[in-house]
Amino acid sequence: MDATAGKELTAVEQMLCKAFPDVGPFGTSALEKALRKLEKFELACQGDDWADPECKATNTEALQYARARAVVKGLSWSLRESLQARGRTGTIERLMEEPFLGKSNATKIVEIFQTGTCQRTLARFERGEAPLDSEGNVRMWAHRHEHKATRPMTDGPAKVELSSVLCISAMTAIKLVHERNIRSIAQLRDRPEIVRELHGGHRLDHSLRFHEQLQEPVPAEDACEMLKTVRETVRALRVPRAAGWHAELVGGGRTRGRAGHDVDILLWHKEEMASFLSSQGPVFVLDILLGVLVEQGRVLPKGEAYFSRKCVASRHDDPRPYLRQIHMAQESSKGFENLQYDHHDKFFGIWRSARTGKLHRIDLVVCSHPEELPFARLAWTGTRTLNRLMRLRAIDLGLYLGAHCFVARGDREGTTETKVVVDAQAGRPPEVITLGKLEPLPFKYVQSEEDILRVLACGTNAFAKLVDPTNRNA
DNA sequence: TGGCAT
DNA sequence: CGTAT
DNA sequence: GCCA
Repeated sequence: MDATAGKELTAVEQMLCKAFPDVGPFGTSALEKALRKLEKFELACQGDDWADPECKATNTEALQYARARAVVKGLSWSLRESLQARGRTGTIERLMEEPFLGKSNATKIVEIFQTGTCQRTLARFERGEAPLDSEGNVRMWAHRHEHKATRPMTDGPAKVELSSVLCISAMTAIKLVHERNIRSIAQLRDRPEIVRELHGGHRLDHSLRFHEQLQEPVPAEDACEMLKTVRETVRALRVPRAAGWHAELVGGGRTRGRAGHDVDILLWHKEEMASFLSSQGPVFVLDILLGVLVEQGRVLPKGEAYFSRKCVASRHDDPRPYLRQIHMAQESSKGFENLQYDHHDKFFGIWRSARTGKLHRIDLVVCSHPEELPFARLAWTGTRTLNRLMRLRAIDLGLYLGAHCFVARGDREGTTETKVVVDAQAGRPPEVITLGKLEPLPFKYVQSEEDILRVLACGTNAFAKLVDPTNRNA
């Protein structure tokens, strides 16, 4: 008996009740790939929200494709069998009963499943043409009403290719295509004066030079070696209770059980924060770790390759900076971009395999406070789409869910109080916590990813399939 | 009809 | 300026 | 484009 019994589930709830295995049992991988391509074309042509500081509009088309792909991954029935038994129309109707699929998406899914492509979108994108909307009109421009329509939907393949280069954002790729007539990485490599104009310096030169290597999947042997080396190195550092540091795979390495083109590693400690105070001010475990890894030749130094480190210097003055940030974001529309990142210390850089000498992207995240571990794990395990769904669910419950904690939004009509059902399982009295505006949910109620999922399910186990990270490939 | 993750 | 799930 |  769950708390939502009797009520219709929202689309987000229906999604979170599903399991999203990497490879499903119903032969949908080609369909999933096509939906992913469509999402990438939309992101490359329109720009992702964060790629454009001027505009915080949602790329709704990309969002539609991401959700459609997640629904397909989570399907508990066979499209092929349904098409045989009920035909095209019957299958479209059945798809429309799934969350987030209306007529447009359901029809598109069936077309792609049957023909391998979609004539009005994917086939046109792949030819470099602008797609057609559901009425058959050419979608020549990204529709962002609040700004001039300066982004043509043409040249998708060129934009996808150029923006796949580390240090080249979607916006830069769009400019390269339309202002400099660059249509491929090969063409960009032939124009050093244009590369120089991009102001990416040696980092861009390096990522252009090693682009192919950086795109290759990281072999399992190397991913294991990266994790092992990071773990052993951090445990040997001269920092407080060094032996208590842990390193684990997050990201695709955790949801798929194998690395993609990068390896994401989360570092955490049961008692220690990500930094400690010395007489000279805060010292970051990540900095000391990077110093050793660079010296050992495993991590490429910042003078040589892409190297991005973000540490929260104010942690010891303001232990919970995100509370202030959430407050700022609520009060003014500015300060919003500060929310796009969490406040765990992190490193985005390049690893050199000791075995093969090949280069691979690596992300290191150091959990900032011990009790935030389940939130850091959940967020950095993802996927991106699942994070968005879980955070949408949190919004429905009046909560903010980030990579640190739950915080009551307190922005509902009438009251600033938020009631959180932390436990409502059979045979027990339900446990309800009342929070004031911007008050975090105490960590004692959320000590694991399972606890977070239970809070999202109003104290029930309705979302328990997602406890297993291999079911999180939404 | 506003909102779409942080 | 570009970067993450 | 889909949902509440």
